[in-house]
Amino acid sequence: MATLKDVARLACVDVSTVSRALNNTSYVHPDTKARIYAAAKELGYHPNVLAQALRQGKRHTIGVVVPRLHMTIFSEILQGIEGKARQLGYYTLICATEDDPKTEKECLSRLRNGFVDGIIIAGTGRNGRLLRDIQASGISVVQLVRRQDSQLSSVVADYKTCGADAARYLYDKGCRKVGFISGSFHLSPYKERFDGFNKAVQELGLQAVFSQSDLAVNSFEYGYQCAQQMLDDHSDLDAILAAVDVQGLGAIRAVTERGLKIPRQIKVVSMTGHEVGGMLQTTMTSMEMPAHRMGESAAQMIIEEIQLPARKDGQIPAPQHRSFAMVLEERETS
Amino acid sequence: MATLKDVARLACVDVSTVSRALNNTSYVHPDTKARIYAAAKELGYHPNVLAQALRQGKRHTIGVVVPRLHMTIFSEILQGIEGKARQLGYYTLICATEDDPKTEKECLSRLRNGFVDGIIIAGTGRNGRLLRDIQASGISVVQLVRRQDSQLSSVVADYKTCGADAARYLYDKGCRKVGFISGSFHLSPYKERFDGFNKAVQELGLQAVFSQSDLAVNSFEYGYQCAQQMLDDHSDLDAILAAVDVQGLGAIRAVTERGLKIPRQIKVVSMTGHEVGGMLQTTMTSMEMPAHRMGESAAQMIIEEIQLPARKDGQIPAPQHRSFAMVLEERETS
DNA sequence: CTGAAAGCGCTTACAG
DNA sequence: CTGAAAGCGCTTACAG
Repeated sequence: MATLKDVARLACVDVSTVSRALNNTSYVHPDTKARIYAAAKELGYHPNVLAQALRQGKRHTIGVVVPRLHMTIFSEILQGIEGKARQLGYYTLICATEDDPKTEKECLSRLRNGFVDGIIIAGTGRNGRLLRDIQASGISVVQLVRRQDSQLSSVVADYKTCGADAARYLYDKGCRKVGFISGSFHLSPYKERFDGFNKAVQELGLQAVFSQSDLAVNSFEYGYQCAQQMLDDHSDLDAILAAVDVQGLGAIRAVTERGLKIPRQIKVVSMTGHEVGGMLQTTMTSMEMPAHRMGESAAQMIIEEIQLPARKDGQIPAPQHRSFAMVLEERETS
Repeated sequence: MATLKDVARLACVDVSTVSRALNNTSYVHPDTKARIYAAAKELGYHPNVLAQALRQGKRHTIGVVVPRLHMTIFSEILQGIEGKARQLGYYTLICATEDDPKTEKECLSRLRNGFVDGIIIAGTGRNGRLLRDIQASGISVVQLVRRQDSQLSSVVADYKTCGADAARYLYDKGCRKVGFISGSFHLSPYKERFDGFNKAVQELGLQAVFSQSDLAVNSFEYGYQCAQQMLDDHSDLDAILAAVDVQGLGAIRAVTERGLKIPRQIKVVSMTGHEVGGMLQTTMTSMEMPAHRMGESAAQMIIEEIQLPARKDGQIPAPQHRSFAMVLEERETS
């Protein structure tokens, strides 16, 4: 790879002049400039971004830490992040933790070592200290989907309203006994949807039933098994609310296997919708999460924070919080 | 962030000694070593990987360029890549091109500027020259899923056999007139599945019908529309073969909307399976692609290539090619 | 308008 | 066993 030096030699000027010409960072005589451009072109010169980064103290890279990608909302969010980041001149590094705190710790430790200017994370909640440390060391941090520390910026959806809206919607549809499939209450999205749902349930006088399983939460099997159990225990169940789409798919499967008719006998609604709900034999009603926009927003937020002049003085900027409304997409399961 | 210099000062030694002690790169007196470790710990020292990379000419980063993530096989492959890369001490950068050659070009141009040691790409096929250039400049390149240049290493699946196997399977199931939904023949997976399918069709004396649409190929709508058209034109169709899962979902939808019974009246099979096929009301038979393993394999292959001693002399190592078998997962749509 | 010099944070021959 | 020096490829005050 050709370097600045090579270009300088060919153009018979100093490297500093080449740098200035190529970056348009101060006036350079047109003739000199032309010579430099010609030389750069001839050599196929591309600046070494690593050296630039080292020199300037900016890496133009953000790290994204999420539990997993396939069949989750995160693959869509990640695309939003990556697109916006690229548009703003940033690279996107990705880590998938499978929600294992140890893996997450390893990822974060590696990322902090000077490779990224900022980290967007949908975390396990088990590395709160480390995250604070990282932020204190000058790397911006934005929480994604899951908010666990109000001192760190965040981009989330309004899960509480989502849970309440879902309950109200089912009530209006005539449901009176709703099964609720969720996940670990350590994680804010599950907790908040539950809270919102419960509050609405009280107000409306709905009956609610719950179920859990030892399986991985964000999975088809989890939804399937929870639905099975609730259907076993409550023959008069008339709706199932699932936290995420894949659980909803599991519930639909469990319900249809019993020969129950959706939506006539029982309705199924997911509370974290992404496109898959619309691709089914019986399309699934869901609270759609504006995943792409949330990703873009997170990228924008963290890059703004990175570029804040205050950072230079080692000051930590005040955390920003952005919350997106989830919107009901009515389909065939309700 | 503390630097080597800070540690050296605190431990009262030269930076070179600190470097040697911390990297275990040559003998350091135990006492000195202890002092250095203590100092590093006290300051919370973490080496700046950027500086290391610049100095050593290794970035320990690979770039991954794919069309898109959500609802495609690529999100699963990417997880395989990322996991294996992390295990081997590498970071993973991601770019989604939406199969737009211009976006792809932009991504590649940025990646080549010294940020990655290697690039894994599922490309549009429109930037072949650039890819060659990149490889010639010392960055390893591995083609993923789509093989378009035999001079570049590749990790793919055996699509030809896949297409043939699918045809034979349907024949054995009693089907005689099969609709085939595919994509652009510029891309090897579509082309090869088609070739394999066609060959088998000839041998078996099957009837085949085809359809196309102006919509984006890798989508539910594409599958839906193609299926509609084929069903309109051929009332005796008894099977539909879709190139990818989301097309298959579209086909299932189109078929059931007409009140046709799956699999009794018509069978539907996807030729690029990932988990979603098993999560349906009527689960979909598919040729499953070992996406996770393919991702791991691609990561392993490129990292081995990066670390090849020959690279140092500017030599380009001989391309490696690895092909994975797709295996039939029989489910309920057939 | 442009060159010479310092420095970003490391590593690694070269001495001793 | 450890220090001093050079250098990875850039940028940016500082002169002139």
